[in-house]
Amino acid sequence: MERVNFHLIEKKWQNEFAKKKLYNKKGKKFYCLEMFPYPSGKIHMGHVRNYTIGDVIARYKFLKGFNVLHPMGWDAFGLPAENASKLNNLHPAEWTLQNINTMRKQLKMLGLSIDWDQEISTCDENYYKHQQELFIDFFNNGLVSRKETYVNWDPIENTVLANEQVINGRGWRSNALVERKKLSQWFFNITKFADSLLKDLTNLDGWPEKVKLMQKNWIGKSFGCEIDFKISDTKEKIKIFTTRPDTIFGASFIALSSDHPLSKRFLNSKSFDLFKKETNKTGTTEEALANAEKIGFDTKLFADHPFIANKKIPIYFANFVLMDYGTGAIFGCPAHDQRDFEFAKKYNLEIIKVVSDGKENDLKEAYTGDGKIINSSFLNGLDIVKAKEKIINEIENNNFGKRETLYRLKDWGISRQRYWGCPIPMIYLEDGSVVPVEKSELPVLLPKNVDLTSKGNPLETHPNWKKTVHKSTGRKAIRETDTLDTFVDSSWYFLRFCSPTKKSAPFDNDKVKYWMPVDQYIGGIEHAILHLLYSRFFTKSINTINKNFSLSEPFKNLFTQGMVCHESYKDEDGNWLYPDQVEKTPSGFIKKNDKKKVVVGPAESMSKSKKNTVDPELMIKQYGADSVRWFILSDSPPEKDIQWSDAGVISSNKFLQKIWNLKDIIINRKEKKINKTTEEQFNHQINEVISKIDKSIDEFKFNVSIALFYETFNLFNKNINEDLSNKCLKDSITKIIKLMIPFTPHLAHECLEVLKCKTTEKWPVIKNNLIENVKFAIQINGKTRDVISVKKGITENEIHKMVLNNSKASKFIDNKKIFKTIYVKDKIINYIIK
RNA sequence: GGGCAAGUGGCGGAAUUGGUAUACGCGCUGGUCUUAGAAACCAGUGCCGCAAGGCUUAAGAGUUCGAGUCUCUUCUUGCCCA
Repeated sequence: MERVNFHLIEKKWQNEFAKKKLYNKKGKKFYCLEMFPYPSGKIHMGHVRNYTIGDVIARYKFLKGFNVLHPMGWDAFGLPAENASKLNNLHPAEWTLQNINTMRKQLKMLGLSIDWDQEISTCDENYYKHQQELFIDFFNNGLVSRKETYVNWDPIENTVLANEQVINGRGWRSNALVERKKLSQWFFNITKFADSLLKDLTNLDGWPEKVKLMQKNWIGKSFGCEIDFKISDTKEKIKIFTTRPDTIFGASFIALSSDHPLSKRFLNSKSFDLFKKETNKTGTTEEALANAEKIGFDTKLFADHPFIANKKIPIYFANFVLMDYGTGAIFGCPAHDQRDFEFAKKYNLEIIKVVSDGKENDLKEAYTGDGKIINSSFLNGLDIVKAKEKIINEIENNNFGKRETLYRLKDWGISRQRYWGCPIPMIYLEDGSVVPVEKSELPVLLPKNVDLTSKGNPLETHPNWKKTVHKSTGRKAIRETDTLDTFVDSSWYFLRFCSPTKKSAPFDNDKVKYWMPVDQYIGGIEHAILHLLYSRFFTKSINTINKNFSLSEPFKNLFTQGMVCHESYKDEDGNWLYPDQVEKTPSGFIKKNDKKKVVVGPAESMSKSKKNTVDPELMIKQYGADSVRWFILSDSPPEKDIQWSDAGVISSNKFLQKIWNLKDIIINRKEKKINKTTEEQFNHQINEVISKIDKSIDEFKFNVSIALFYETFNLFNKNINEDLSNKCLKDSITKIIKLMIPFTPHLAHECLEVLKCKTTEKWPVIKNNLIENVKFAIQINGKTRDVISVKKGITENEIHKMVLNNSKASKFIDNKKIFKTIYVKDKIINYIIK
């Protein structure tokens, strides 16, 4: 048998793929998009999985007659380029470009059906120019604001850190103690869309429930009300927010954020200063607040309870209240909130039960469950929902406060003190006003000569970049030196792909109208919240400011694939080892070079730090791209994690070789005399398997599709020496190999060429009305006793005769009485006997 | 602590959505070929049993003619939020 030269045919067909695109001018449009990669250096197995899944869908839809857009680009701005630049003395632009070139070459090696003419890169000025334009449009439409907020400040790096860059209170790189610092930052007003971002989730039928739920929780809509508490013996009021106004009769203290305006009164207090410093050490995540020891500062002030005459409750500052949630003030009801409970215990405050937990004894922890309201005057006896309604009405009638909806979602901070990002197109005039750069001046280009070795923001420290003039007035101005969060870059790239070379605007309205929304978006679950939420926000924002744009959601269908995992290996000294440094022996794993024992860890997501990675390019060189694609699709359902295994790729490679051989066996087969029934039966089986494969691709069950290909191969093997015509076998194998195009495009096209197939751009026709035999189960008392093959549509009577005459099941019936018969057409008959 | 998934052979996993449990692959065992190995091919492979047959989808209960699938309880694992 001739061995297939994978590399030869892959090269040959990749040249063809570059010429032929997936456009069917007459077909319905289908926009297939995978999340574009960050050009980190080389592709990894996660990319291979992501882009192979996308390629199967794109090719499948094309073969089914759709007009398919399948583009690729680069999420090319970001911090790693700056870090690499410091290490290698290579400009971020150059480093990025090199990586893009490497990764493009590697992606092409996979035989993806990408239209490379549509390629974009976010660090390209032709891309970020339009992003600056969008920013200015957003600014002019009130979607951008500038606010002072607390940020994680790294005093050594002189920069702001994202929450995930703070590890145990220290900077991830400098290891410096991170400080909370108030900075003026740019924000996208995503909270303006909080309600529509939440509401429209219900229309996203093509999204996984899991992702929708995560977004829903992230937006975190909650109902409640604001209540004014009068500071005793003054006319001042403290506005608090609560989601549990029903527990107001259990209020035993007021807690304020240390940033609350009332704190101004304590500016000269040393003890308050100490308290505030201590508070700043507590993180700002909800988790940190819940777990931190509750500390307070007693103001010695009291507030009047709005519903209990003469009741005065103490006012504290507390470390678990944040200024940027609600009003920065709460009332504490220790009996029914765990944080309040801990606080009350510590400072000996009253704990008044106002929701009955059905028990008499004192609370050991806060009771947050359901129950009837008690100890609450006119609310007594109501359940929580009714009590809320009643108390809010009462509060509004008395002008103590008002009904309020609150979101957990905060505005999106987009300022980064970084070089390698899109410059924010704003300038500061000498009179203190802040205005956008005029559109005719765009793009605001990043300077090429930049010193990345010094501390702080390179654009800030650049000798002259920030000095500019306001075009229309000629006044001196200073540029904004912050750049945009890279999540901005990826929030509209799917629109740019519709018209990637458009010069005059971010996108062509007509092209967007045609291609959008993305019909199938594919990517990792790690982007379930931020990237997808930001992209939805951009779409909604553009929708409100562009009259020619009418789209409320960008991604019609979303698929989130699982991770690629591998065992990890350590030598006896605890050093991580790459998989190719170890070998398997009957007695366990050993190190290749010194034969020493290796400790094997569980299969985990591939990561450079654990060295449990496998290089896709190496695998492609060793086994061919088709084998790698085949394996990564075969072993697990795409939405679940997959464990990479060398044995798996090897066996994929062997199977593809067998398909190659089978085609030759059929071509060279000596003609046999034909048995019509055998041939008909074979045709039915092939037709059935085609229909099953088609269905499994449609349902994203590629591992099932591949199992069906194996089954089909076994079917051919069994029938090759039967009385079938060569034409029948050849037609059948041609159909099956056509079905393989989405999975193994190189091999499939090569085989089809040898088979002289002229319709390689058409999916085989599935005949659904062929008469088929079905396997029919015969049960006695619910237990399957026999399975017989019968014609589809057989009647109960016919079955009954067959059972009594010649089925293995008949002896179980014997001469016992049949009480009842359950008959399900084409499936089962169940005899109930005694 | 709350929410959502999930638990099927030695392993990855199928199961037309309540109707043949263990498809398909890996691994393993035996055989053919080969000087030997590799490759290839053939046969076998959930458990007990010589067989007839019985048992089996984390554990237990329930609904049903019939449960991997539905309901409840318990246990375990994963993810998200805290």
